[in-house]
Amino acid sequence: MPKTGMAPVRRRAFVEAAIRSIHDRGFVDLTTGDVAREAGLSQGLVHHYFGSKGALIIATMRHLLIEFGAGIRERLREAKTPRERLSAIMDGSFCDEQLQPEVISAWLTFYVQALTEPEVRRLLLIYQRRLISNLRHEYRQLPTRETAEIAAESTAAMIDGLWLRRVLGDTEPHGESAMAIMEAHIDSQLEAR
Amino acid sequence: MPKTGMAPVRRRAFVEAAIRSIHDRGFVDLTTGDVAREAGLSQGLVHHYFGSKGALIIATMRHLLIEFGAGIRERLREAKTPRERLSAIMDGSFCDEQLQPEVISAWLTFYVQALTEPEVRRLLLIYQRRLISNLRHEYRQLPTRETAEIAAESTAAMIDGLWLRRVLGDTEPHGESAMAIMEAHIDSQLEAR
DNA sequence: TTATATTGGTTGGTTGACCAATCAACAAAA
DNA sequence: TTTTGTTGATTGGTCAACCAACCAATATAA
Repeated sequence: MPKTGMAPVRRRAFVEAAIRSIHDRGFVDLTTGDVAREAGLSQGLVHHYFGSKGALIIATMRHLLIEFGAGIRERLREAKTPRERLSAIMDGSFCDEQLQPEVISAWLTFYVQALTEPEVRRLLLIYQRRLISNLRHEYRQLPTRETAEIAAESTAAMIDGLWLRRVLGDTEPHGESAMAIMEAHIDSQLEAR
Repeated sequence: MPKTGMAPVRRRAFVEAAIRSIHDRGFVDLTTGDVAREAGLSQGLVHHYFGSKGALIIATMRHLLIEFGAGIRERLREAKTPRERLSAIMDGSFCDEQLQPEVISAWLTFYVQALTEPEVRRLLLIYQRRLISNLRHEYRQLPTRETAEIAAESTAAMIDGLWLRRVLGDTEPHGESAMAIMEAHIDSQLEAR
C-alpha cells in the first residue's frame, strides 16, 4: 500500500473530509478524530501531514478559495462583453458546487474564524477585494467612478446576502431564483442614467 | 451583597458578558470560565442560572433577537408612509448598536450555530420571516405580488450582505454608506414600472 | 540474484491540558 | 432560622499533540 507520492492525495482527502465533517458535526465540536474517520485514515496522519489542527483548517479554507476562484476565472474566460462577464461572476457564485450544503457550511465557518484568526481574515479579505475589483471593472461603463463603485458594492453585498439567506432557508438552495434576482439588479444598475 | 431578585440582573450580566467574550475569545474556544470572568462572577453561577453552557448561548441569541426586534419596532412606530417604514427598517438594521463589533461577532456565531442547533435555527428563521414579511408589506404598492416579493427578497439580501461584508471590512463599520446604498436600492425598486 | 539499508507512509496508544458540570460549604438578607 | 445567592474546589471526560513501532517499497551492496 505505501507508495511514494501520497502527500498530495492524503492532504486533499483530509481537506475534503474536513469540509464534510464541519457540515455534519459542526465546527465547534470538530475533532481531528472525526476528520480522520471521515477520511478513512488514522488520526495520527492529520498531524503528520498538517502539523496541527489549525493548519488543516487553514488548508481547508485555502482550498475553498482556490476552487471558488477557479470557477469564476473559468467562466470569465468564455465571456466577451462586460455584461457577459457580470453574468459569469453570478454564475460562478451560485453554481451547484458552491451551493452544496457542505460547502456553504464551510464558508460560513470560514467567516466566523476570520473574526479571531488573522490568517483566515487575510485570506478572506483577498477574496472580497478581488470580487469587488472584478465587479468595479465590469461596471466601468457607468458615468462616474462613484456610481461604478456603488454598483460593485451593492452587487457584492447582494451576492453574499442571497448566499447567506440560503444557508438557513427552508427551501433547499437552488441557484436559479438567486440568479434571477441578481440579473435584475445588474440590469437596473446598468440602466440607471 | 446577596439580595433577593438577583436572577434577572445576573442573567443579563452573563448574557452581555457572553457577547463580549464571543467577540474577543471566539466562540470555538469559549468557556464558561471566560464568561464568568468577563462578568466578574463565579464560574459556578453560570450553571446555577442557566443550567448549561448551551442554555446560556440560546439565551444570548434570544437577547440579540429581542434587542434587534425592539429597535425596528420602535422606529416603525414613528414612521407614517410605507417609504418611511422601509427607511425605518434600514435604520434599525444599521444603527450603531447593531454595528458594534461585539454584536456583529455574536450574530455571525448565531448563524453558524443555526446550522447544527435546531433551536437556534428556529429562532433565526423567525427573524428572517418577520423581516421579509415586513418588507413585502411595505412594498405592497408595487404592481404585482411577484415584484413585491422580489423587491422584499433582494432588499433583505442586501441588508444581510452589507452587514456581512462589514464583518471583516478594513473600514471600521459606520452605517452611513450602507444606508445610502440601501436607500438607493429601495428607490430603484419603487421606481421600476 | 539475494540480502540489507533506507525511505515514505501509517498506526494506535499515551499524555498532559482543559473544560462542563457538580457539589459542599458559606454568607447575607429576610 | 430559613431562604437566597454565591463561591471555588473537584470530578469525569475529552481532545490535540506526540511518539514508538511497524510495514511496504525501493535502492544499494554483496
